[in-house]
Amino acid sequence: MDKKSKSLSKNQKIVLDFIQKNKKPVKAYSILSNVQKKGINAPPQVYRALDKLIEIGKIHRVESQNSFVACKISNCDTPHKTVFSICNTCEIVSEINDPKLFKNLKDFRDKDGTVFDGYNLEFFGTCKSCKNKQIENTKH
Amino acid sequence: MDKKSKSLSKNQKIVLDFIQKNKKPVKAYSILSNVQKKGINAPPQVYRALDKLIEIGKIHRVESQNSFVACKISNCDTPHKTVFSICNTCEIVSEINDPKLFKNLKDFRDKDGTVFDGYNLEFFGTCKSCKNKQIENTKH
DNA sequence: TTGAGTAACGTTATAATATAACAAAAATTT
DNA sequence: AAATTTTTGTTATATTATAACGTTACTCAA
Repeated sequence: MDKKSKSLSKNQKIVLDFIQKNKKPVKAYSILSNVQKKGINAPPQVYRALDKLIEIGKIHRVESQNSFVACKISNCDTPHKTVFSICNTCEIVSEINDPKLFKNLKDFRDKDGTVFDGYNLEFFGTCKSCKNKQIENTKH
Repeated sequence: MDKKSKSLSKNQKIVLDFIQKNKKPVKAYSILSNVQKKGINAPPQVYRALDKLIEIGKIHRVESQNSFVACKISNCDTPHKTVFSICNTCEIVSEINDPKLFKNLKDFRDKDGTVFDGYNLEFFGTCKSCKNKQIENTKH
């Protein structure tokens, strides 16, 4: 039985469930305040669950936001290999699933020939929806 | 006169100088305690200088470490377009300067065709030196 | 099926990272 | 030299994350 199919613990389920319900990434203390009614009382309980969920690839950490988002790539068994696009305006985060880019990243070697176990790539820009709003505003 | 050639303020110089002296990335509060003798007393003074130095591309933020490192790429005028390799063992960070990879990242469009202003890419692995030490240890 | 080992839990306290808000001084622009 | 912008200094506080401890629950091999 591998890590993926091992069932989650109570707190892990509660935390994952809350993260999956949200379209946007959520912050640790926002998770905490939203799951207190389920019996999670203190930060370490949240952070432990987050660590585990990251380890097994169910969620990812958005480094530039200190936030956490559910993995959108089905059958994700590759934690620590993540690509996101992040809107500078609304802060919405999308997980990018681009085989060509993945290949480039997987095959990358540094000058020493070092092979890397993982990577995190975050693209920053303005999402389509925010760009359209900006254009609306210039009209008036 | 563009941003780059504009001269730095007193606190900005002090902070940049300290960061440049260090091979490894440094943390904000480590900067603070090391520059207190130069008259910088409180966190906001450090964080303001950091913000400015990042804005003009003199330093970069290593997101996964909450740390700051001097830009190693000469004539860097592209803040927010960064690629690092990070050793999981010794935490040393190297800025990667790989034209082919830069081109891939610069040319990347998402499904919407959105163009990105910037990116941050962090590769994780074991650096040559740490790998050698591990091999040493297996021998005994 | 039991007991040794591991993983998860709950709790308190505290560490580490970062910003808000305000007034004053310095530099820059017009 | 007045107006504007940038930088400074300061206090307080917000936000993010972990240490440390004892307890409970699960797992799996003897």
